[in-house]
Amino acid sequence: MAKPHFRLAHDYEATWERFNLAFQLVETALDQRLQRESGMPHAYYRVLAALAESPRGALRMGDLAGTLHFSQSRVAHSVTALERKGWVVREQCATDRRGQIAALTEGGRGALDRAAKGRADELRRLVFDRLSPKQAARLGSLCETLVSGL
Amino acid sequence: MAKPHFRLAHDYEATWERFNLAFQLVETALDQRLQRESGMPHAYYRVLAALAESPRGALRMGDLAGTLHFSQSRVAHSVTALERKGWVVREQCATDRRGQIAALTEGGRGALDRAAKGRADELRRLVFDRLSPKQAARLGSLCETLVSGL
DNA sequence: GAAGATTGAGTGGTCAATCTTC
DNA sequence: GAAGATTGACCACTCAATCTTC
Repeated sequence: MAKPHFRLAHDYEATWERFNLAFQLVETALDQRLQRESGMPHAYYRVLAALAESPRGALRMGDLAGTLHFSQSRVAHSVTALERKGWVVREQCATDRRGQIAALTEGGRGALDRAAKGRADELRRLVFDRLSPKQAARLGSLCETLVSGL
Repeated sequence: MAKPHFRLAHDYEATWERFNLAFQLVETALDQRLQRESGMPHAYYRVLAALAESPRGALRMGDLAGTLHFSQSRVAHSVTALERKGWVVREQCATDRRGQIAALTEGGRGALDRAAKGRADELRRLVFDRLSPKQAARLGSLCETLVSGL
């Protein structure tokens, strides 16, 4: 006789609940701090950071979407907003006329640098100061398991 | 000489990145499935579930906010939307005339029950089928550590 | 026709201001 | 004045439709 499986086991439910809450607490704190100090949500910080970490400080829209796991339209909207702030510019792709490239500006690099400390502070305060290095590693490895195979 | 601490250690950055991604993947899947099958986002499912788990199928706005860790205004907006769907009704609180109570309707209970299976399926598929019971427990305990002390 | 990207409408959320009752 | 709750403006994201180039 198979179990009904309409609901999750109670402790699994609690586990997901905690996961949800933990993420939400940190993400909310990051959003508030970055919004207050730098006028950007955490998602936009990640866009700037992704560009900064790429060789030319520039990425094609699709690649940006891929590395951040954003939808194409989300990237398009984000870049539009960041362009309005003067932190990013769109450029034509040389090899494919369909392609658009988002490039970090000087101002964008500055904004990213100014935002970085507050973000790191929050992450330490809410996550990595509360976990031993071993626990942090374990958390990373568990999430890696969940993510691997996308 | 103290370390600069403007950025996070590289492996901590990667850990948070994975945590973020893992959560986002699951939450997106839950949202899509619930939206498609039941016309509600996962956040609204949680509201209905919180009401259903309470003694009378009803909670004061503030308590609802507390258990879900939502802001007051988020609760107000959510309940308005759920009321429009006919899944919840507002009632006056008897003991405090400032108080408002959100009460689950019959229709709301039905919607919750119909949504529950798809949600449980997704959570199993993306989380609990990919983790051993021991791993799931470890994840829960790590998140508990992050959450405790709010 | 498929791939890269944008657009606009609709929705869920935040924040600050407000209203009422304690 | 503080607490409970709502409101409205604004913002980020989703989804479906569209446009252009491969």
